[in-house]
Amino acid sequence: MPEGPSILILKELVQQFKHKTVAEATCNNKSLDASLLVDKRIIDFKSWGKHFLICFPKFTVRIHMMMFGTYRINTHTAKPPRLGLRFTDDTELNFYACQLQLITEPLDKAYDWQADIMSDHWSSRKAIKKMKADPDLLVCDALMDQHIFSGVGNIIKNEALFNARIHPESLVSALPPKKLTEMINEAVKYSFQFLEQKQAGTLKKNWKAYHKKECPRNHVPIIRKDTGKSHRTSFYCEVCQKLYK
DNA sequence: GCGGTTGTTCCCAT
DNA sequence: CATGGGAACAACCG
Repeated sequence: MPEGPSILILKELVQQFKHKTVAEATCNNKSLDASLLVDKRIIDFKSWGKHFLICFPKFTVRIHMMMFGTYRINTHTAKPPRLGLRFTDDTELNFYACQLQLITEPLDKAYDWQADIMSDHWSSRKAIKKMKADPDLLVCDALMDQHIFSGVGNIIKNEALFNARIHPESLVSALPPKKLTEMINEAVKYSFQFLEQKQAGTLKKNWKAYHKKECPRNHVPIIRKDTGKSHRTSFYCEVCQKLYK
């Protein structure tokens, strides 16, 4: 479910609930007092990377799908939802296996919109500045850092590095400036391709490195390795992805 | 039944 | 105190 593009799809699908008033709200754990939402009107839906935001006049509900989060629109599953919303016109919106958080401060204070890779406010310059602050930073960790590349997940990381021909264990500080820019551009580009391919139902079939057996460029085996401080699996080609160190 | 996973946070040992 | 490992959580697939 997660990674930024999937959250944009969710945002699109729930537009029908914008401006609707919550008639009934339930939460199946203690993370949120659902009664706060009753009789409140949804004024907007926003997102920041993997965060999905339901905006009410005086507060925002943050939903993070983590690995396994799901949702149902105008239907529900047998299990009670983590967050269930029923509206005054009897439509419903349900979220499962997600993390909830109430945000009461202004959103502009809570979020750096320039860090959201799929936002109109995305700033490559700022990302470069953040990365250069750590001389030991590996590219695989940089791309997974939500403060730098909010919305990038393990799929986008691996596909972007493959497309940019950069080995995941390369040092950010060892990349020539042009190469660093290329990496960022590939991450942005693939994020939007991810969105289109997911909507078309062709996401998996277009993967070039992620969970692949061999490199589509030269047919040597794709390496699968636990990489970086983030210890997330990288899939890469040792032959065509250069190690900068 | 088990292992793996599009993610993150927290606890504890070092 | 910074770092890192492991656990915890959660759901589905093969």
